[in-house]
Amino acid sequence: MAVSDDHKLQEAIDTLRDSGVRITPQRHAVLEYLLNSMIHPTADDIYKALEGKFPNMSVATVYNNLRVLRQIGLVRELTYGDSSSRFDYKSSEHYHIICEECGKIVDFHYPTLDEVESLAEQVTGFDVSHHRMEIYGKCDECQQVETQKH
Amino acid sequence: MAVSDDHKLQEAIDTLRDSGVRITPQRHAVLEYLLNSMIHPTADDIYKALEGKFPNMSVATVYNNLRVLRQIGLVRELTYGDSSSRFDYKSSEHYHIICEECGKIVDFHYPTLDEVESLAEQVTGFDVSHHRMEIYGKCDECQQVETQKH
DNA sequence: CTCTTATATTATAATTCTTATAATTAAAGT
DNA sequence: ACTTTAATTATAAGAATTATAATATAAGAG
Repeated sequence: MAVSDDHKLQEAIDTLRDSGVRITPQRHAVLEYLLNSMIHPTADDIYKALEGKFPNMSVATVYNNLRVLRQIGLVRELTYGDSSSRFDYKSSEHYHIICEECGKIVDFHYPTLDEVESLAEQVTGFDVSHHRMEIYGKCDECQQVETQKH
Repeated sequence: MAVSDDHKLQEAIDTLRDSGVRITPQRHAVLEYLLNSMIHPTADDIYKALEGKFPNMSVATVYNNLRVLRQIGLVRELTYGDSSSRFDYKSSEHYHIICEECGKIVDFHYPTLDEVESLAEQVTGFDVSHHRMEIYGKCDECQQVETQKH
């Protein structure tokens, strides 16, 4: 693990401790996995990835911990129509672009759309907390596969 | 029903017919309900709303029809973490702002974020098809309830 | 270091949303 | 009115997530 990642993990653990949340080995592992994961895993992904290390861990534990991490603000939950939610460590603000063919999720850095939020506040009278935006399309690989077929 | 809504319904039915989709009473009712609904209903909302008119209708019929309407492009599916999907008749392009307290969804008109899409294409190499954006916050009513408590 | 207590985990069952299956019914063109 | 093909119904199955109750354990107090 890179030093910076190690530092991020320590930072996250401090955040947990400050919130009065206990640092259990399972919770630590879920957090660490999310931090190092580039694939925006589902709860089941995490469960499967950790079952070697924690053979007796329950799926409920994964869900419980993801809920705690989300409530603390360390983790973001991404939901889609068909399948299960995906979870994303909130390292820095970014948006996602998602391949409709293979489901791959790629980070896409773009300035935060603050203007949309403030306009929405004015027009609707809501007290805005945040927004989500996702872009959908076909990734490079899937485009090439498509081309080869013809 | 307003004349314009009636016209929209006729237009939608024509679209169905052109796609070779049969106009059954149940399908007609689901479509009409969505067109007149301002609440972005769930499949179950629609099922409950129509069970007076169609006592023998199956939930599967609602889901089947929603899928068909979505595939044709008449209806948009909105998914969230916890609960069930919501469905929205695609009358005109708009975004949604969602109350995190009571779940209310309000339409929010804003110019389409084409720029984000084209930049995403350049940066990621994706062939972009569309995007979604939602704004979250607390609606006016829920803010007032909050104020009264203190 | 040990004790205590509240919290977390486990195993399991229950729930909820959605889809699959097979038999029956009905839309729409001929 | 007939025929064909798609839609509906009733039911069951499936998958994702949450609830429950018993057990285990993190972390602070003494």
